[in-house]
Amino acid sequence: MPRLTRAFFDRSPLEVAPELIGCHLVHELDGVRVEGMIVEVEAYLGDGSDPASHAHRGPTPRNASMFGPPGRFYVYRSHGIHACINVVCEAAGRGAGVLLRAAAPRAGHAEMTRRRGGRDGREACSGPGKLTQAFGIGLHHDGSSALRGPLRLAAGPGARAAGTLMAGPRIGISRAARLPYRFFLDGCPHVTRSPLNRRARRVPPIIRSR
DNA sequence: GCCAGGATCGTCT
DNA sequence: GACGATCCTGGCG
Repeated sequence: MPRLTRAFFDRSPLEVAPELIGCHLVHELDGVRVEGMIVEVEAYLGDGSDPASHAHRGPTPRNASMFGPPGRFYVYRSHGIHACINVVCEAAGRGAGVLLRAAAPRAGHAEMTRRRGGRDGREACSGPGKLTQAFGIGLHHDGSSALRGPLRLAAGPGARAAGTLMAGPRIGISRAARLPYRFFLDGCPHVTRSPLNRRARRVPPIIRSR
């Protein structure tokens, strides 16, 4: 089970993303705590090497947080309607991150359902826009720390304990669309339902030595 | 300046 | 499976 320090995020998003599966996202707002286990993420590479990334063409006012220090949130507006949330990875200036796509509710179900207009269960936060809505995340969280504060990431059971980790193509992008940079738990009802799920492969456990 | 299009969602057929 | 909502970003002239 990983410790979520700044050093944890100061690595390639391809290392960070699979380890974020099984971690928790927490938001305490107005005395109400909502918490969920992350079940689906997407990695976006830095250094201009990923044409699907918002940071691909370098820093702009919108994506400035992506080029900040690791372990902070990058929140942006999608399609004029939704907010989506990333965690910045690698050293400042790299422009790498991990998009949080879906979570399984663990606490504050009633508050999530209320924010989601009555939708609950698998519809609570099974998509990046749904997740930010259920958690009460807005553009004002852009640039805030993911390590501490009312909105933060916390250790959880980890991907291996939570289920079978899969890797497949990212959703909703047109460039670099075949790269298997999306990670999710196999068969989890809270994961985005997409035909692309069929093209995902099991991620073998990594044997670590020291 | 202008305008095409987007890391989406919900509804309708 | 298709499409409209909705609005901001950034590429281009």
